[in-house]
Amino acid sequence: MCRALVLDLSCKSEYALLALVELSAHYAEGEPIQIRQIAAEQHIPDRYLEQLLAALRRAGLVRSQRGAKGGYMLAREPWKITLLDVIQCIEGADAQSADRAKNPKSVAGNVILDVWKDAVQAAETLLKSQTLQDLVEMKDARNQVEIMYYI
Amino acid sequence: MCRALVLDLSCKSEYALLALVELSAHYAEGEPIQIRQIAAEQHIPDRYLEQLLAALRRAGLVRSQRGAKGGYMLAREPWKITLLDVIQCIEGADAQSADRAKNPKSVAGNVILDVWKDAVQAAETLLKSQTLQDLVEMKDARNQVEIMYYI
DNA sequence: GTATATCCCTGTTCTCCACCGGACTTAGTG
DNA sequence: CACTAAGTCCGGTGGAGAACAGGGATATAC
Repeated sequence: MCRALVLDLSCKSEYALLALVELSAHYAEGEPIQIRQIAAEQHIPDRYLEQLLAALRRAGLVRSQRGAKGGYMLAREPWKITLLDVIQCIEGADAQSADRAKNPKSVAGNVILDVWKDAVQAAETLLKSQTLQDLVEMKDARNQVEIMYYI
Repeated sequence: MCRALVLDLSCKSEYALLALVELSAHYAEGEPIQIRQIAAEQHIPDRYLEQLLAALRRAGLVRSQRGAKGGYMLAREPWKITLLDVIQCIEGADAQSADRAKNPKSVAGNVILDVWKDAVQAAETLLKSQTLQDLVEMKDARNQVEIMYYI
């Protein structure tokens, strides 16, 4: 049977988020960024990152430009992309996980499922409230702190 | 690097919860219940359930009695076992998943990890507030509703 | 037309989940 | 005491997905 209602930060999601933070940081420049560059900056295997960006593109979160001087850029402003958008797109690629989660064969099963859904929704609400822009700002704030240690 | 913080209701956890609800419902009787009986009642493969109950026993959530007329019973009162207790014991069997989840190699990685931890904690707080006793009561309430439909 | 990118399709390795079987141990019953 | 009903321990299997790697096709700037 194997129903699964998963809330899980895998490498996959983390890689995707790192890449999108990188794209967000350079969003204002308006020029595409190459996979290689992102991979080097965030220490992600480039061949793997390519697949993740492809999924993000199909989901409409990023746009790509082929050919020389090509690369990737955000499809919309970084404050209009929530963390939930990213994770759902990456993790729920098959996406039927939620669909086939609906034949508990006992009353107890239904009760458990309901409680679990509440818990997942609590987490999702929090992830929905944070955008890529927020991540970039938090990152910059921490970098600032690190620099101050040098003075 | 791989895998940081997971919050996931798999078959495994669901089976365990179903079994514990069953044990909770018969807690007052004070007699052990057999694997076979639980498995039949909740439609769980018995050989698999055996392994789950073994894990719950090692975690101190249930007690077992061997031999004829043996079986399993809760180690403490059903209102003193939270859903988080169960899921952490089942899902975190390897348990190092949280331990080795802490060497993000960039500032961005740290920021992502922190936000994720907040989200997980939101869900855990909710799971911590519900006990096995609560599940049993919710189940009974629903059974009552079903009976009323027959009248 | 060549260098530089993405696009797409196909493995490969590895781990974990869900589950099965068999041998051993313990405890009640006659 | 033997028998039997239960849990306990050990291992194995099949499938799925995660985390990659390779190769060739395609599009674009210069």
